[in-house]
Amino acid sequence: MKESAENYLETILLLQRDNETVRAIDVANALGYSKPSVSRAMGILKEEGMLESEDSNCLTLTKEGLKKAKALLDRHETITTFLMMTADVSQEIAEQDACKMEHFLNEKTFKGIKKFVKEVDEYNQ
Amino acid sequence: MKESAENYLETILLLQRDNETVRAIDVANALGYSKPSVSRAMGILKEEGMLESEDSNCLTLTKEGLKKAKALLDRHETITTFLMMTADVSQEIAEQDACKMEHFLNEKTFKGIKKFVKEVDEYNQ
DNA sequence: ATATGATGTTAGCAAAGGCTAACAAGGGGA
DNA sequence: TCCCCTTGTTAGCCTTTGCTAACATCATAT
Repeated sequence: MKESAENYLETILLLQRDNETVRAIDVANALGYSKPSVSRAMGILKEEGMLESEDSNCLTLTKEGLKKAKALLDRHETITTFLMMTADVSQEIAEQDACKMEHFLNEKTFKGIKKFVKEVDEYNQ
Repeated sequence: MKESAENYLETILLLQRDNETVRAIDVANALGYSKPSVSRAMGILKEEGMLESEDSNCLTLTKEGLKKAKALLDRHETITTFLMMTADVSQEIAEQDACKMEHFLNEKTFKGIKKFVKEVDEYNQ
């Protein structure tokens, strides 16, 4: 799965949490992209079996899409926390960097980061 | 400067350290790219004032190119060490991830990482 | 009933950055 | 001398992923 597709997927999950319905235009507004860019991306996510839209314009993640999106969001949040902890940067900066890292970081590196964060959290309790 | 251009620059510096001359073909072999890809990239680096080739095929970094390449290598090495320290991954995996991170990581994040590495090193002495 | 605004889609452009095919140029061996 | 190997370059293709222009739909307000 391509990096941009992963970002769209993650955005849909985030929108789904705060709204009962998610439309392409909401994704476009959230990401600051044009409608055609989102329209094409949604088509690709549907082809990949990550997304459905029963009626006309309401986007729903498939089981697989939801699983993937949750994994990405977990990566995003873990990496953000990790960067704030170690590099002592603001959440905003940490999120920007995490948003790139989450797409390519080796699974072993991610697991190591997750363990690191967990241990520091436990130590601080 | 684009990410790929940065990678080419860094590769040239690494080759320059171990060889008295660096040619386009050496860069192609080091990166596993085709000759035309390297040829175009070298043209761009020359346009950007990062690279010169006096005679015919011997590549030399300009003052600015050298400065940039050294900064990238510093990022590369610092991030690699950082990932090995925190995520406890092999040098090979750390390098792969660092090679991507070095191109977009916020300057503040990088400085924070550098400070973190320095402090852990000092503590371990 | 019609016009307007919001939403979605289609067509096609652009930049980045990989690739192959094909050609140019120089150096060394037969 | 001539041919071949290495190296470099040019032309042009492909994918990814953004964009605008333009059109289709539909709902709502007048």
